Amino acid sequence: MVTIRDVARQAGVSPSTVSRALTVPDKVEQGTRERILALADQLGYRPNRAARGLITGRTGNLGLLVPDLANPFFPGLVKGIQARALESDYQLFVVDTGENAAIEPELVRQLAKQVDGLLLCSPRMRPAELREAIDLVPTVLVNRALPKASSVTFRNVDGAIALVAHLAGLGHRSLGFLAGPASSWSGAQRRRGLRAACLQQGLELHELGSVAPTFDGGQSAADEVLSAPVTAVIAYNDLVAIGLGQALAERSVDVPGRLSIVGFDDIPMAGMIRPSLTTVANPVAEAGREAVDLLLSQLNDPSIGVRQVRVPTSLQVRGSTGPAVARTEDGMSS
Amino acid sequence: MVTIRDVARQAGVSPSTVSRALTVPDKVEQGTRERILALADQLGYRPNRAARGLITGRTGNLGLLVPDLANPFFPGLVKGIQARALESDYQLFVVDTGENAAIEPELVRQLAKQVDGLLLCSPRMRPAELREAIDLVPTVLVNRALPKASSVTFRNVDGAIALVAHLAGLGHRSLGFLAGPASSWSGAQRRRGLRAACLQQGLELHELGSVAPTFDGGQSAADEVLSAPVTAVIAYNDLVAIGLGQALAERSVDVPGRLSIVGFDDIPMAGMIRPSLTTVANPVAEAGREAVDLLLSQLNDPSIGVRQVRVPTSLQVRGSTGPAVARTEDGMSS
DNA sequence: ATGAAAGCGCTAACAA
DNA sequence: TTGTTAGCGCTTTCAT
Repeated sequence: MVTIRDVARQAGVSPSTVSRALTVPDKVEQGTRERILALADQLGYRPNRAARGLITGRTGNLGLLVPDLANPFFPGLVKGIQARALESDYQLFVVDTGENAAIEPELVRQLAKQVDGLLLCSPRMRPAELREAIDLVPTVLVNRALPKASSVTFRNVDGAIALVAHLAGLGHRSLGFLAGPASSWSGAQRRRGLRAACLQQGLELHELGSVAPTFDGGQSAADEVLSAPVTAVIAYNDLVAIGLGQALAERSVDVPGRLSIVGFDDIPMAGMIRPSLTTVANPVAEAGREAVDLLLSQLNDPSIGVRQVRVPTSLQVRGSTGPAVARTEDGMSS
Repeated sequence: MVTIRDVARQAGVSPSTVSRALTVPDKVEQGTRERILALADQLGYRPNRAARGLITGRTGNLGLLVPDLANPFFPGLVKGIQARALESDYQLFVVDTGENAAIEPELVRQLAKQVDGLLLCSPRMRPAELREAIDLVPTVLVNRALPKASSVTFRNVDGAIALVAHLAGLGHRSLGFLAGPASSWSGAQRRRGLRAACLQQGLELHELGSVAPTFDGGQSAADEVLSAPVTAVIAYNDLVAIGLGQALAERSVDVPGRLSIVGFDDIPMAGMIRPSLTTVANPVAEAGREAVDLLLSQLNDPSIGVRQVRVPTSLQVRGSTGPAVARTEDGMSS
């Protein structure tokens, strides 16, 4: 292992000068600096970040907590975060909590010591716990908000409104909301939006579920959905929507003829299946980058304070044969 | 921040004793030890791993390189790895290379300094580069093998053989292999297995592609596949298979009537679509755990040496209406 | 069984 | 502009 002293000796300068050449180049004479840098490169010198961190108090690491990487909603988010972090020369600790809210606080505590900042994606823990976590280390919440905490969230309410407007336009008068986990913050947001929109547009909204936010969760709701007096179902997310669609197909229920299904998230699979799924698209990669930017700017200038970024969503209308297709009086189809 | 000195002072002992109580408990008198441990816990003391690493030379971190988290093959693998790493009190740096083979060596070099060991999942870099990477830091390859390097791989050849046997049993006589990227190690393995099996069973094998290992890649191959004299196509992986199936459906091609499609990997989506996909299942989570175990055992006992673990695959036959269904003379269906 | 002292690799005062 | 010194938090000889 080549240390700063090796470089210093060979360059005929003191370790401090090497250190300066690397971290504050302007404080070193050009000639010296160039010599040092060239030598460091040639020797394959890499600063020991742990040692550096010991004295600067900065680790150069960020932590990322995510409920479930196998949930297609998250990889895009993680990729955005990861890419931006790397650009800024931060390494990323990733922890998959396995949707286990109970262990989140402990995992945060473990991570906190080794990172400069934390990104909590869709954390499931309770507000009080979340607050504690945030006080431990600079944190940005993603897909969840909390008073006086920095966050990047999606405009779920707007998305819900757009969805209802779309369904209303297709002639639907009675909608179902197939809810996900009660602890889901975004789920609550979506419900709020749906309620408001239905009220305003004079539509009925029936609450169904709740189910697990998975394909299986959606499948398991088939009977409940079928027995509800609705012509369209808004699922908690795309995975649930797809699971439900699948279960209905197995029962030979005509989708969207008898029942329309729409979702949230616009996971890649939504465009791969047939019929493809109308859904509210969350720009996850963008949100991820945004979150890192926010976190880093807070690290560089702690006086910035709390900031809550809300990323716009967009309605993704798919497939003229897709689930969201018309059930108007005259049988027209979008 | 509470340090080891704080604990020591309050416990009325020296920092060394606290250190010992934490790392080599047997070397501290029981009473003292219990007092120290209780106090440390009460004060919320957490050892600074960077400081510890500075002297022990161990960071307590592992690094994980993965080509693309959005590829459904990988999340399961990462989850398995992550879970096992955490169990053993290792934190995990995750780097998504974005399928960019060119940057892999540099990313490895960056990671190498900060980890005790590295897990390279499906690395795309060339063997020579891979060799260099391995010499930098203890490494376990996953889904790729290299002479004299530890690895955990899937029995792709066996999988390919099982697939061919299955298709032959359904009456197929001429198969197509829709190849993925030429740089893919597992792709080469699969091709090898297919060739051998077809030769042995007296089937024709037509090589098609290659295409990107994605849904789009599969879609783009529709015309080429249709013009080939085959009744079944074995896709590079499930994503390609699904993309192809989708494109054929849009052309109103009867799948599996006119053409059967099968894949590799058994990604979750394979069981979610209709018709569902017959495929070779790779137990990714298990492989991930296996890889971590292997890496850690090598870290703990460097004399162990290279070990190449080969995880068995299993044929996942799906859906009597699925792609892999019979094209026998009498029209029977499995 | 415990403490004192040294030092891991690095940076940040302080001198020069 | 550069070198010297001290010390980040921890572990590990070496004494006791």
